[in-house]
Formats: sequence, C-alpha cells, structure tokens
Amino acid sequence: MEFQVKFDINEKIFLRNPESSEVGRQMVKKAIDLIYELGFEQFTFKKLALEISSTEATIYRYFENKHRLLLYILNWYWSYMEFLVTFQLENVSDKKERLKIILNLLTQEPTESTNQFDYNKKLLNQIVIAESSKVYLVKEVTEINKNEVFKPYKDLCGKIAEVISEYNPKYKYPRSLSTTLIETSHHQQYFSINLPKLTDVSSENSSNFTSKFIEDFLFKVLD
Amino acid sequence: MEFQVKFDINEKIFLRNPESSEVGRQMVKKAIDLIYELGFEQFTFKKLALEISSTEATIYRYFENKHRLLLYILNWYWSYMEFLVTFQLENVSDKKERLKIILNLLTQEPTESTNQFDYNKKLLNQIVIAESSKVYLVKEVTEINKNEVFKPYKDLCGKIAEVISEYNPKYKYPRSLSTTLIETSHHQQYFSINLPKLTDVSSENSSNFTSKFIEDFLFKVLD
DNA sequence: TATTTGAGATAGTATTACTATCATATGAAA
DNA sequence: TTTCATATGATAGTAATACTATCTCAAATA
Repeated sequence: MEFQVKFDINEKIFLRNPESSEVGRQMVKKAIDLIYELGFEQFTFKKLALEISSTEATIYRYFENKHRLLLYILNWYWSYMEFLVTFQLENVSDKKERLKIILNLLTQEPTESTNQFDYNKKLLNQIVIAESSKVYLVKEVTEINKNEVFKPYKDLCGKIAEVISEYNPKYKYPRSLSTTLIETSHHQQYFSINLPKLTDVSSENSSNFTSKFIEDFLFKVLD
Repeated sequence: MEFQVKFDINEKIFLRNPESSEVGRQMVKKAIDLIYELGFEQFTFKKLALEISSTEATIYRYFENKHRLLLYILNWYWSYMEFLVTFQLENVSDKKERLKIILNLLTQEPTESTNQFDYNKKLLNQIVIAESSKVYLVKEVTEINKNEVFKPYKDLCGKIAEVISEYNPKYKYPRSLSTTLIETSHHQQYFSINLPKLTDVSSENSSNFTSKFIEDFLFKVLD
C-alpha cells in the first residue's frame, strides 16, 4: 500500500503557498536537502535559489525569511507525526502498547521515502533533531506564536498527552511529560552521536540507545 | 560571607583572555546584558562595541566570533554551576537531600548578584535557558568539541550523575538522566512562560511548576 | 631609554538579508 | 481569440553583518 499525505499548513507562515506551484514544491524539497547539508546558520536563500535554478526574489515571494521556511518544514513534520501516531494507534487497545508505538515513532529512523514527490523523511528527521529548537528559541516567540504557528506541535503534544493519561489517569503532568519525551529523544539522539560523554552510550549498547533510555524512564514515571 | 569566584576558562575559546584587561571584562559583562536583551541572533559585535565605547576590531582581538563569546559565557556558567553543586553538597550526607539540592539549583532563579564586579546571574540564567543549545546545535560541533570546549558541561553532567548513582547504584543511565534533568529544566521553564500549552502550568500551580514536575519525575525514575 | 604590546581609529571586503522594478511567459476569463 | 491578471526571472540596489588589515598612540616592561 502506498499513498501520499497532504497537510494544510497555516497560511500565516508563508506569503504564497509553496504547494501551489512547481517552484514552490521544489523550493521546500531542496531546502530540506540544503538545511540538512549546511545546517540552518549556513543555509541562505541565495544558495537555495542557485540549487533550484531560480532567484532569491522568487523565494522571497513565498517566504518572508529562512526562519519562516524552517517553521513551514517543521509544521509539516509535526502534522505528519501526529498523522503517524493516529494511524499507527488505530485498533491498538492495549494501553502500554499504545505508548510503545509512540516511543518507537519518536526514536526510530523513519523508513526511506519511496516516491520522489515526497519529502526525504530521514533528512527531515535529522533536521528536526538538530534545528527544531531554533524556531521557538527566539526573542520574537510571543509575537509569532500569536498566529498559531506552533499549533501542530501543540496538537502532537496534546495527542501524546492523551495516550499518557489513558495509561495513567492520575499522572499530573501529561503535557510536560509529552514535550519531555519529544525533546529528550532529540537531545539524546544528538548527544549520543556528537557528544557521547553527555550520555551513557557505549559501543555495546549504542543500537537504539535512546529508545531504551526513554522507554525505561517513561514507564518508571507512569507505573 | 561574600566572595568572588574565578574559573580558568579553556584558552582555546578566546584569542586573548578577557579576564586580563578592563575592556575584556567589560566586554563579557555587557555581552551578557545585550544577549539577554536582544537575543543571540540580533546580538552583534558592532552593538557590543558601541555599548562599551570600544570598537569591533578590539572585540575581534578577544573572540573569533560571537559564537565563541557565547561559548565563553556558558563555560563560565557551567563551571559556576559545578562549583555551586560541590559547595552546597558539602556536609550533606542524606542522599535524597543531595538530589534535592541539585534540583533546586537547576530550577530556582539565582539570587541577585550583590557586587558589581560579578556577572548578573539572573540574566545569565535566562541566557542559559534560551540560548545555550545554540552553542552545540551547529554543524561544526565535532570540530569545536575537539578542543574540549564542552568540558565544563560534561563535568557538571558527570558530577550530577555521581549523585544519582550514589542514590541508586543500579540505575543504568545516570549521565543521560543528568542531561535530561538539565535540558528539561530549561525547556519547561521556557515553555511554561512562552508556550504554556506545551506544559501543564496553570494559574494555580505556576509557582515553581518546573521544580515540581522535575522532582516528581526524578524520584519516580530512581525509586 | 628603548621596546613591546594593547587599544582605538579608520578603512575596506564579501556575504547576507532583504526590497524594488521591469519584461516576459502563461493561463484563465471575456 | 483577444484581453488581462498573475507568476517568474532578470537585474539592480541597499543596509547590515561578519569579518580583516593597517596605522597611530599610549602605557607597561625590559
């Protein structure tokens, strides 16, 4: 079975919908490749324009600045994650199993994209790990939050919080635990590769280290 | 009782030691004010030069770029935190109490700096919450890590991990739990102020929300 | 006293992050 | 089929950023 998913991204994020044209779609696809390759700081619209054989001016007609473009990509990712959670939880009633499915989604590398029209999920996942905090750790966070541009992240968090509460209705901090799971999965994956002394990875336990760590703490917190 | 603390910051971080001159000291002090005020992205050496009535060229003689200056500030902070942990743990033998002291240091606003020669700890704390991840979430992380510039963070992590292991020697992930405590305390403090829907704060439980969440979390994991 | 060193002043460059204008192609509406 | 709106590309230009280089002067040091 194969299918594509589309999400309605909040219109406040872009000036012109990149889904509405070929350049727009190319723009987002190549942006993912470039941000992965260069890191967000070194990524520029000039470099992206060159890559898609277009111009800076054209890109600026779609996105106000590179921060917005990153936000667009992350909104897509968060929507996609919420979709995956919903989809994979379908018909699973065991409450522990439901949590495990979520942990799996948060810590496993996504499967390779099979069709060329889709975004590259592996690169996207790496971008989320290394760059996602840069969209909210900015001075203007309150201002940009007014346009509900973080709604997909909040929704994902809310969905995971629900599953947590189903499992243990007495637990008092389902949302905070939910963001902690998400953020910690990013940190520990990043640290275990780049700054392993900040973790407990070793050559023996390196495979799925983050999974094991997070699963261990989640069930200790909830049981 | 009042005293000042000095730390030897890794020489690879700066070109010229800012502690060695008055401009240098002013530079770091004012950088803390400015980064707090503008956020790291909007902070520039030009603005800092103006603020200390010096020139960009002078600042560049001390620091290669603003990333290094932020790293310098964070190294000082991490060293300071490790000092505080060591100091406040002195003569406390109760193992649970020792963990509680650490949690307190991670989640409480620091006390106002009493003397003008010292850095402003409250601003520093806010900078750590909002900007610290930007020093390691960069493409060049492996390269800059070679100079041991993250040693103070790793040492702090190691020290907290020791206290965790004392409390529960069987726990398998003391370092990862340690970084999770540190990073989660930053996230939850930031979210509870700026994106409260990502947490469980409410008007009733807002005071020390992060403290309560993390304490609950830590002892459930370790007991 | 001679010499090194640090700071300030000044200038200059490449790149970034935009904004503006105009011509042309395309596709839909009349 | 013509008309017209709209998107794109080409080009240009600006202010700010992130540097580097050079020279002078003053103060510390040998």
